[in-house]
Amino acid sequence: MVERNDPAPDPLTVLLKATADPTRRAILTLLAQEGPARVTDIAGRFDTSLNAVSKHIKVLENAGLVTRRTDWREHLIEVRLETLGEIDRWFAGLRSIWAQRLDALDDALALERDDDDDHD
Amino acid sequence: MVERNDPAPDPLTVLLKATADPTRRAILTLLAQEGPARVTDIAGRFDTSLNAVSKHIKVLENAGLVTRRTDWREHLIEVRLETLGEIDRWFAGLRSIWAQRLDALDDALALERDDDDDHD
DNA sequence: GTTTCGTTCAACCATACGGGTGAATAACCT
DNA sequence: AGGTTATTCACCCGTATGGTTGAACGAAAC
Repeated sequence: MVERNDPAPDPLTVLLKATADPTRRAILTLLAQEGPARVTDIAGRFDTSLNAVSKHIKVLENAGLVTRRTDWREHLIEVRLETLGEIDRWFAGLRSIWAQRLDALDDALALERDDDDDHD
Repeated sequence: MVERNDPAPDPLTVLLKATADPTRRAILTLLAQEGPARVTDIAGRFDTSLNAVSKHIKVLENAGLVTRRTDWREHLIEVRLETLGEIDRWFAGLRSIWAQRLDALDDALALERDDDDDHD
């Protein structure tokens, strides 16, 4: 009874995991530099097998970082950098939470200082 | 000939892998919200074991996302959001590469148009 | 001096991941 | 028809990862 029905990894995790691999990042860079390319052409630029690259591209596709335009057997892979915005947004949220806390701390300190000034 | 002498994982990969786990992101959020905390306190907020949280924190520490101030047995863990800037910078680089390519494309098209105008 | 506390270390387990090889698919080109 | 081309699919393999439990450490408190 394994009961692990977790086929719902949040998109942010999928995205970050996709970018966490050096080869995949290199693929993204290549696509950004040279525009849409076929799977085989991409694979030709790396020392890994075509098969491995195909799998990497599927991961990137699943994360929304690339799209595929299939002109029959030629699959044109295109980068979609907008997707990275999701990560940016998470960072921004985290930083805002952090800033809020610091502001609250500042307020608390200011209040203490006022108190001090008051009855000193 | 696997030639695996040294993993030498680049810092960006370490960083992205560290943020790619939901529990670790939750830990970062918690620290941003409530400030530095002890390992045990952090673990108390999750349904995983203290041990697992300890390991997560080590991963975050190794990535430079948190620092540890050990006051003997109490390890105060503090978030360091500046480290995320490294990821931001990689994104920016990628986007700039992308933009450059589009500019080059634009130029090429403009040149073609000029050519057309010229000898028409 | 024994207990308590906060944390890590050491095994161990199951699953995920990255990579490799070989077969399958499906249209185009002789 | 037979071969080439572009890509995925189906396995197999080694290692990494996240989790668990239990022991160890070392000072502080009793």
